[in-house]
Amino acid sequence: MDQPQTDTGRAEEAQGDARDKTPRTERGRRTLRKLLDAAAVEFGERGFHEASISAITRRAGTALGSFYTYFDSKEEIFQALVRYMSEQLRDHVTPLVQAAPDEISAERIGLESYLGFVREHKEIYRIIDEAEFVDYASYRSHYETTVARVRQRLENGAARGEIRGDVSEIHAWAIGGMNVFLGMRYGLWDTESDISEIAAIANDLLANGLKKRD
Amino acid sequence: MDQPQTDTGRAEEAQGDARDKTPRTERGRRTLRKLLDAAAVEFGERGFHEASISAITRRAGTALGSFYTYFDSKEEIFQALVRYMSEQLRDHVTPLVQAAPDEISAERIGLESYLGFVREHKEIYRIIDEAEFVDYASYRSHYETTVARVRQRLENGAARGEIRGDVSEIHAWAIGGMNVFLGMRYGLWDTESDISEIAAIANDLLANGLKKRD
Amino acid sequence: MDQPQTDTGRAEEAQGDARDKTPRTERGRRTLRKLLDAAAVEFGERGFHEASISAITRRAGTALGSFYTYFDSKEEIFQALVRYMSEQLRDHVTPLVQAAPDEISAERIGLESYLGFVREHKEIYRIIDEAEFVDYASYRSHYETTVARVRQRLENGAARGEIRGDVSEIHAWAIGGMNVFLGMRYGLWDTESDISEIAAIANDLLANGLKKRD
Amino acid sequence: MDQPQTDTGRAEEAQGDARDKTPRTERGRRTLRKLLDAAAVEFGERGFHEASISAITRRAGTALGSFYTYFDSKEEIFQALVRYMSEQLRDHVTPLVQAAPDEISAERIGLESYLGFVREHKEIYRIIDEAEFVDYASYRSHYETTVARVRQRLENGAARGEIRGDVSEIHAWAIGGMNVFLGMRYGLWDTESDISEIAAIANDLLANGLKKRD
DNA sequence: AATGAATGAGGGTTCATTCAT
DNA sequence: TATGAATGAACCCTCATTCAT
Repeated sequence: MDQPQTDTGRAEEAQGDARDKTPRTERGRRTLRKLLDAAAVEFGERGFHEASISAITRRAGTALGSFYTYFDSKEEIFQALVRYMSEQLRDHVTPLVQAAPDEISAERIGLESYLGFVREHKEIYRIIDEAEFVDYASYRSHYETTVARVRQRLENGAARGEIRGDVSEIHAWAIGGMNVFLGMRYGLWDTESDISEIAAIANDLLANGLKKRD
Repeated sequence: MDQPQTDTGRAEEAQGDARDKTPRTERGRRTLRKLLDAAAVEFGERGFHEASISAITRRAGTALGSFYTYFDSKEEIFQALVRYMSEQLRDHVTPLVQAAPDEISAERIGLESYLGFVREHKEIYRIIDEAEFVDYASYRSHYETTVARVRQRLENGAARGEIRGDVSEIHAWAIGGMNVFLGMRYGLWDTESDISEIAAIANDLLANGLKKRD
Repeated sequence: MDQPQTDTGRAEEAQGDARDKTPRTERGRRTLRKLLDAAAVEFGERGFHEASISAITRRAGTALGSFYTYFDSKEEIFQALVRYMSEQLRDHVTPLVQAAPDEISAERIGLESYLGFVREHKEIYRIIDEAEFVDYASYRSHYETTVARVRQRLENGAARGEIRGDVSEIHAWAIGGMNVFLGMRYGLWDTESDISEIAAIANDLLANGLKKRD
Repeated sequence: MDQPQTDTGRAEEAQGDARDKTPRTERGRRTLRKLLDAAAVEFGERGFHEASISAITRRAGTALGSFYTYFDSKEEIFQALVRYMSEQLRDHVTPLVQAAPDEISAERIGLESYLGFVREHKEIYRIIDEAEFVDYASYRSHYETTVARVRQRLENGAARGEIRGDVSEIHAWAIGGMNVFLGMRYGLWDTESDISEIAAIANDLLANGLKKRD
């Protein structure tokens, strides 16, 4: 119980059959893409355990066996998907955040674009979250990477004198959690409220919390 | 992060087979208790889907069939457990929080006792979290109740002039998320750091964020 | 390639799920017996790899799942069967052999009863032989035990002065092989020839080969 | 244990798809050879049922599809291999046996060279033996041919007055079985003992058993 | 001839749930 | 109430074989 589910991290380890599953032909690449797309929908709709590989291939329009040309197991495609989606999420948010004039604004923009992304891609939120119980390593890695970015921004802001100087990893995790929970509440559950307003209010809390001391 | 739901009747209660499963004899009550204890360990260690009824009864030292004397399904015992643990968490945190001199302190104490509780009872954290994928109603209810308590404290604080007056549900969710994430990071993952210090730092962020405006 | 298929010996090792599969009720004992009988027929007719567990349970008149109440895998029931049949074979031959007046006669009677047994129970011959490719440990153990008995008889005969004194393990294996091959040729393939005559001829060869030297 | 079958046409030859799979080019011949070599290793190491076509082609360094340019099925290549190996065994033993001064010596030399061959080529022993459960016709043919050679030598010896005159097929099978078992025991399992000595001891048993009667 | 992706029947195995005692 | 055997739907995965290039 020290680190729950550490055993699900086994997927990274040496695989008995380490044949290269990268497609070599154009047709192969198309099939792989179809499988990943279908899996995203299936996992998003039914969750990892309710999802079946045959449903994935049915959606993808391929034979059942073709799945195993590209993946060794349901876990493996799930893992691939988690990592891919983690990247998609960051690719959506990063450029917007980088255009921000200062780090506090960056946090506001980050939260706002995150909320929008969750609303548009509920299946991505769900898949990443379910990784906690399927592929713990990817789950943890996703949040550690996310929080590391927050922390970097905080340190930049401190260095530039925009915010207080004593920011730490604890602040970064606090902010990360805030964002994720607001994503759940106002991205998944309540899809009516005004996203900008929510981001503005939360950011105001943050701005005061991080303001330079006198 | 305290005082989870009271057992206000919720929508999904209706059971197809409504026979009363409350034990009538002392022996029955003992069996039920053994099953719940065993299930907590089994679900905590292996997760809902890896856990099996037969493993639970094996741990409990009862026959497989006895399980169905008290529960209709694996989902049902899991649900019972989630609610029970939600209460346990509340029972641990509530009295400490209520003794706080002001609401900001209450938040600090709440976070600190939550972090401690997670460290002591990782299986409870895990079971409640996994409810997101097994018993969504209980999961949502747990966090809505938790956040409602936070919000109540914020409003009390505002009414008493301890903090700014424009606090809203958004603030409450932001704070709830902060607590949960810090629980994961410093309760589950890193079990070495000083809990008081973490709670103090996070609370300082909050105190500044919620300070009365001039 | 030193000892082919040593890995099939793994069945003896600690099993992850070491629950006791011995039936506790009379009904359970009946089911187990039905499964073993059905498996003997199925393996004997179709061989290990062609045999299917569902065919075994169909023959036994039980549900598919009941198979797994008593065995963990197809290999396991096969192993149980090999050992059981190895015993049956010995139980058939041993009493006859023990009644022989001298060791040379014992060998003749042993061969003759072996040939008869193979004719009556071709499936037993087949299952034991196929163990070479399914459960090597049992296969080897079967023949080592068989040959050990031959050797014991040879040594008894030598001690009593019935045969030459320099008999060794090599003689025992030679005789064992002789018997097995005659079993295949005149037990399995040609089921018309006179068994006593065959045993007499082979025994005469042996008697001369083992005669005391002058 | 020598001179297995010449390729006299046997009953099960008929192939549904009688297209000629003999390679026409030099490149084709090389591929065919690589496949056979790879199959010998794969079948020898893993056995027929554990072996997979894709593992064979992987070992051979060819594409999976290329297999079917030369063979119609897994059974077919196995059959080809059994016959080829049966010939290899014969080619190893025959010249040595033919140089023997008399038939009893021939048997000794045959056994000794057989034991040596098994030690060197365990995979060949295994593949021929497994044919009992994969390609029964080849298996039976192998041993019938082998025993026929033994019988021929016995009759030659009897005609020349080297051994007793009443030798029969039964004697030939007895001797064949003796050789095969000694091959298993001292060729496969125990690879330390002195082969010449074993052959000498077994041959002495035989020589006495077959000695002319007074 | 060679390549490697595609196919899908087939079978082993799990385990929540029911049932007879 | 307790027991433990019985049930069978569900699903993952393998891999021999075919096919398109």
